[in-house]
Amino acid sequence: MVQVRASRQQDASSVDYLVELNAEQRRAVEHGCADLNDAAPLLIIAGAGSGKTNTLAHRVAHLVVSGADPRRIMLLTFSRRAVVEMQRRVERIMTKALGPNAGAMADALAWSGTFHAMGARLLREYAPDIGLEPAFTIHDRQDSADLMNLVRHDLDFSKMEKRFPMKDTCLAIYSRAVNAETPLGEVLGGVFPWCAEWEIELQRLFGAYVEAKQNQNVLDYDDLLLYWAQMMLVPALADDLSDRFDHVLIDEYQDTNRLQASILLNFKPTGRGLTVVGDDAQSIYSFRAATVRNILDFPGHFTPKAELITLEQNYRSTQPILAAANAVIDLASERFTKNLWSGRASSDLPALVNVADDNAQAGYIVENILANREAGQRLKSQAVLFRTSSHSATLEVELTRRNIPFVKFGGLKFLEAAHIKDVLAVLRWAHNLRDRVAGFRVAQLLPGIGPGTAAKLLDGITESGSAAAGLHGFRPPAAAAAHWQDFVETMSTLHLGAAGWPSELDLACRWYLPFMEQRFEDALQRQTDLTQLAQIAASYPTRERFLTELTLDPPDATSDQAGPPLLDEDYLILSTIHSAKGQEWSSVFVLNVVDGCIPSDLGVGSTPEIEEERRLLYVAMTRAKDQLHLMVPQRFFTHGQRSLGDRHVYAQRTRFIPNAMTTHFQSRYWPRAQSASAAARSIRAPIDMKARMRGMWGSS
DNA sequence: AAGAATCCGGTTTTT
DNA sequence: CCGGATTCTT
Repeated sequence: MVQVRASRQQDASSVDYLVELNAEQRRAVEHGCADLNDAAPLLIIAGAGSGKTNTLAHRVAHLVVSGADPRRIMLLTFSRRAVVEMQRRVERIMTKALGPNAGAMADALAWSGTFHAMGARLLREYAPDIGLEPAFTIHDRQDSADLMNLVRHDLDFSKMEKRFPMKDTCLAIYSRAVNAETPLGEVLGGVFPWCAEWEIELQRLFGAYVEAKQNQNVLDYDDLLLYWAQMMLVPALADDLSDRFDHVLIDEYQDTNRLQASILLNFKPTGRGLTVVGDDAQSIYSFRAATVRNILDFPGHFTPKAELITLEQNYRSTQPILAAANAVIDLASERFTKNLWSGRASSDLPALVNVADDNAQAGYIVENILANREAGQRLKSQAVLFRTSSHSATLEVELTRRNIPFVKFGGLKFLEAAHIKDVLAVLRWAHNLRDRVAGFRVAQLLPGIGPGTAAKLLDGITESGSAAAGLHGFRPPAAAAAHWQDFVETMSTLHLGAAGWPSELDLACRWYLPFMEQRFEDALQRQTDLTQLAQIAASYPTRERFLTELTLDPPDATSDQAGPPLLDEDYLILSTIHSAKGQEWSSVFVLNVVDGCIPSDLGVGSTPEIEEERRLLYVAMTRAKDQLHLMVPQRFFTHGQRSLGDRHVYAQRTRFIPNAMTTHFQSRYWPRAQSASAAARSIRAPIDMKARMRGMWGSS
């Protein structure tokens, strides 16, 4: 770190690492490097597979090689995974230019991460300046919803004559208003019309929610952005921060929201040293209030306008795959980027695969994946993508049965399991005894303590001022007496941090274990999860870092055979389309490319929603390098119905691939029949006309 | 006031 | 089918 500046002036002309770039990429990389103090704002529109990550990594590396101080560069990405990938590449490129001490330079790129993670770091640092206590804890979405629920209860909204919106809905409305910087009334009218009648109550609820957060010294995800944005409205703080960073680069800009744009524009109002990268055709996070306007309006915010560079050559996919993807996005009602082109010729068209149902879909995929592996493709270079996490259930069963290892991204997470949340709540409460959500959860772990007693205990702690006194002074009900002493001692030790990190986690687990065994049938399985949590904990230097970074960058993969040891082995990728952003695989299978799944039947209300679903399909298709299989089951089971589980719906191929477009695909039917007549039968016979008629009305 | 039993309703994507 | 809310029992 100390030596960062020393090795700098390696001459930037020996830049052979730039020769592999095409002209546009190179222009993007070299933009502003001639005079580092006066780099005009830059917008890079980077189509799918156009080497976006590579270009951005080269730009960062080139900035540093040209003399920029890596400690004064902020790199904002969309996910933790993207950060890691970016750092890996930057280091590799810099090694070419600077030799072995490039590692230190790459490490000095400390300010890289998601908006939320960088927000959390800045807020801790600037906490004294903005009246925040630095020991704040961060609530994930579940915790936030729980707090919202407590407040909702306190205000007696839970027992209205007419049903008040549920906690998750309340939180979603709140979050929307904050992230879109939109007044409540407008949010209700536009996105949550069925809750519009509750505007007055919601307004009160949110006021109380904010107050509760402040009293408890907790921040939710939105606060990490909101406080940062507010900070940037204070000129002294904005100047201070702006002076600290010469270059700010933002990836996936099409998926940022208004609040994030506000932060940016007040952070770097002149746009000097600002680079944003994105592709409006891949905007798929509007449910999180992301708006494509950010990227479209970016150039006009500055005078002179931001420089615009467009990357249109796709290096990823074969030409036929790209042609099919282009055809899909061509039908979008509104578009700003041009079609991509690829130099990768192939005679192999992407496949539209007709199968009978879910089981056949799984069968086809397993067969093809195994065949690909026989042909030399590693499992890791193949992926199965889907709109909704639950869509892969049948496939997961089949993969397990056939002993094919896989890792799943998206959907339910490790951290959301009850026992993990319990242990984390213990640590979080110890860290911040005012955190009511954590305390409420922990206290109720003790037999004999329910919501009523827990609330009294928490009130006692709040009133007594001293946390330890509140805990010691409390007289537990008889039923909890047996565990009380141990409980108080454990919490006190943890609160004082006497045990040290990470042995504090062991202490928490040891205390928790008996309750877990009592509560859960499968305690043994859950115990391995706790062991894994301990392993993760060991890689963080402090309790605070552990708690913060775990909620901001949760491990996002789940698999049947957990964790780290898997890293060296070969495994198949299962992922939601959303989580697949920015990734690529040699072979890609997309599940349920039918109306009702893509587009999801939930989001077909408005045109913008449908357009987003179209882009979602586009994103899925453009992940493929060599092989693309779009699965079209003729019927699929509707999710978890109350009746006997045989409820299914007859599906149509997605509306995003109309008949005229099928020339871009080869049609396949599976299973392939033994003979021609059998083939005909296997296509026709399963169509149960009567059931189909009944299916038209949604029943079987 | 806790904990078990029962009923009801909603159901995607994620920092 | 699952989680949350309500009701019943102790």
